[in-house]
Amino acid sequence: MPELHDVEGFCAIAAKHALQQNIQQVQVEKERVLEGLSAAVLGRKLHNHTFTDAHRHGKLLFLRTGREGWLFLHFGMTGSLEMRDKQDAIPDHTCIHFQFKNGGGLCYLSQRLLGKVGWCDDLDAFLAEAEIGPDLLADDLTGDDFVRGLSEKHGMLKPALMDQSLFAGIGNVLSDEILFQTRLPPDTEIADLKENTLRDLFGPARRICRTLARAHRAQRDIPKHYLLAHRHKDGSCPRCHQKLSHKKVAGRTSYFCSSCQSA
DNA sequence: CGGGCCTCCTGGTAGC
DNA sequence: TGCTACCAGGAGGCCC
Repeated sequence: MPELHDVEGFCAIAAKHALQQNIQQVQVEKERVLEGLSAAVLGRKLHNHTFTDAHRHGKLLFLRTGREGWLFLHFGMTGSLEMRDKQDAIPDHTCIHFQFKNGGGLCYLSQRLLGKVGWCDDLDAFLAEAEIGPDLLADDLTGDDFVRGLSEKHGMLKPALMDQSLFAGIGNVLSDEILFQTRLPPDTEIADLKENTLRDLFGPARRICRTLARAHRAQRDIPKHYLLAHRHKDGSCPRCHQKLSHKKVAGRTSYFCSSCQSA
């Protein structure tokens, strides 16, 4: 689930419900998801503190704690973030439960345990160390940056779009959507594209991310004319209604319309 | 260098 | 019904 737009939704949940709440207890149900610190240390860092800011960068969510640092949450393939009301039970697959003084709580879920939760003192240093590039929706990211980044890569376009060190936030689903809306086949080689074609990806890519991020933030449905709304076996192209094709590209199942997306 | 394949995990589902 | 194989929206490592 968690690509840029999904994490934007989690970020909205955290921003709306979890900020300024006194953290009474941190229950770590699955210590495996912790990276670089123990449950005890995490508990000590957060006990009696509050989250003061929620920030998304690519597929990562950062929750600031006072001036002392940031908790980072990576969701892997199946992670999510849910608020728990006072009277509610802790949901299945909860790995970490941040329990607030008011009785409610914030739950980090990861069914397949492929996500990671950890701590960093400096957000920018952390991103640099992890070699995570600028967020695709960053205000200061330009079309020139985008074209330069992609044209320095070799091979297929799809894995380049998904390369978090280039631009952060695009995963398998978003890359399929971008390719669909720009009518490029999923196995397109970067070398076969003109610079203008690369440039023409920038606007749609950002628009798609922004639209889906807004939808997730507001818990609205995704637009019906998006591939994403039809992206499954048996799904049909929302443009020409032909049955969608799928094949492995760069190791990931890619959905596309063989009629609308042709070289 | 890129691409293919495997791995970390769990669980839902298609097929027998 | 029960079993198995396979697949899933991430990402890193290894080999060719």
